[in-house]
Amino acid sequence: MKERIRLELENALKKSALFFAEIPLAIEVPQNPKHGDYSTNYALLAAKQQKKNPHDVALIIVDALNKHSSNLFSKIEVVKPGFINFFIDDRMFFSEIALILYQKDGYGEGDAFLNQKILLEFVSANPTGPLHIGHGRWAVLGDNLARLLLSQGGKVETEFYVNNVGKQIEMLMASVGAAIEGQPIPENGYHGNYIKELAEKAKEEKPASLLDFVLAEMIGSQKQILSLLGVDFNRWFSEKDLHDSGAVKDAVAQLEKKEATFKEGGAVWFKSEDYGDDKNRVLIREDGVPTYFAADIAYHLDKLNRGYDSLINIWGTDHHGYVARLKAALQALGFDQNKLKIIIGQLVSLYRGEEQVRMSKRTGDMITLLEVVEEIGCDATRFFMSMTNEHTHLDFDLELAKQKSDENPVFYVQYAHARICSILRQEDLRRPASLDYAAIQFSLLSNDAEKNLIKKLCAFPDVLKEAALAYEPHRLTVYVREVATLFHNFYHQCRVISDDLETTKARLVLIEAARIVIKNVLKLLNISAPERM
RNA sequence: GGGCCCGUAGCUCAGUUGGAUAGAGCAACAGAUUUCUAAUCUGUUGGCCGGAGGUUCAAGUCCUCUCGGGCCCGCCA
Repeated sequence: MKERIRLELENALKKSALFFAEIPLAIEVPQNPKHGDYSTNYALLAAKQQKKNPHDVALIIVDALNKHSSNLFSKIEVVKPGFINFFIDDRMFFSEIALILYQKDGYGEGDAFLNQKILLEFVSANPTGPLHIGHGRWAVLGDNLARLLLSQGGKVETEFYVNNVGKQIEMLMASVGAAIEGQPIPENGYHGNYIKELAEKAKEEKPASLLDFVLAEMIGSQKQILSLLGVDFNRWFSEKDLHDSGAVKDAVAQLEKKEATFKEGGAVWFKSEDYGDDKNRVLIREDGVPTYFAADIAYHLDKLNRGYDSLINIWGTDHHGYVARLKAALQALGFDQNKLKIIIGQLVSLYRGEEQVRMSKRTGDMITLLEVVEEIGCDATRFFMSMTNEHTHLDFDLELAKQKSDENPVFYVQYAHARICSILRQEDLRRPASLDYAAIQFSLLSNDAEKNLIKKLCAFPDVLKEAALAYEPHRLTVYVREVATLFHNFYHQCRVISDDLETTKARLVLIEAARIVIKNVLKLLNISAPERM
């Protein structure tokens, strides 16, 4: 809808010589419905640049719009400082509702990322302990984002980078080894119960390679938990492979070739300071072993060589200091760092009532992601994790989520869907699928509850596109709650099935449209849309 | 000491990329069902948007300072 307004507006601006490419042409949905269905502040911005009176500029624009107007608007007005408010002709909304029923599952899709090859890497937790709730948050974010970009025509792949090499793996093996021998676990080792369980299992199965066995177990359980959360990766990428294939050494060699390295204290360093980092970083340690950083450069080189248009990484806040050095390395190697977008996800603080639950991997008494999902369910966990943006620390109260599960917002949305399905079941003969949309008297949908719902539904493609461009899936959650609210409101004010056949038909079409939109959003969030509750 | 993120109702969070009168859920209180699902709806109470300056037609949103909270600053990953 915004796009249609933008086109008309652009056309009018060009005709009145007021089109300036450098001024953003923003179409917004005003908070106050009195300010129209949509509005723009363009005249205010243009007036400033042209040093003219904004109100006058707005009048000129509106005049041009009226001269060349299609049937999109029922009214256009200029207000106070210089806003232009658009009132959309009801028929435009009605045809959009018909479009929803026509496009069904595909309604809302756009082309903001058409044919872009995108690699999304997220979670990538060390295989040294169970996943915690923070991982769950980032997993849900990444998974939602993948589907969101897909809905905009992107060719998206998801990947989990497995850090199966390094000192933390040695420590893991030392811990399991000690547990098998019945020895105390090393002080710096991993002390969780899962170590003992792994040791028991290893004793029973007597694997040929303990290392392979332990890693397979750890990674397997991570996969299982993520799958329970509805998150399945396209690829699990092994760090070890990069070492084995020589890709890590090759990456270092490439940096050396660019003269971006130096030797000091027996180690090979990357001159990251020259590329905007605040320190130089070690690539090859004194003992000749490459650092994690070196491997990560190789990993990102590998990604880039696979031909993606853009790489998106979701990292925990504890890795934020790592962004500068990785971008520095890619820059030194001549890659455009803008291809790499790193989203930093903040942590989740878990509470049980007043008491905060720590999430250390090293202690035995932590709450794992698995426990949270088992306690409150996949749908509720996903919904909670999808409600907020990733910049904020999230305080998540398990007791509350569990106790109040009946009043959980996810049920509110699902209930709206189930309610619609229930009505539709009663009216099999007059199901929207068998209706002739052209014959529907949409003008019968004339009260505020109906109009508000219609307008909200029609905003879906815009919401979806904007959420994708901002990489903010949580906007969908905010939106679908609004749809559910407006539907429930409509339900109480308007009876769908009545003796008035024409009104019944029109309302059936409306609720079917609402059902489709709710279902499409829930699908993007990978949350179930039950037909009965 | 330096860096990143955050601070909005009693609690948990939105806030359309700088727009018009700051929103929702929960909690509290008062109501609504002979009617398609009451897991619902309506209303009331609740705000110096941490604080102070600044930028401009316009600031919760941008800049500076400041207070408070989280995370990070390894030849660990």
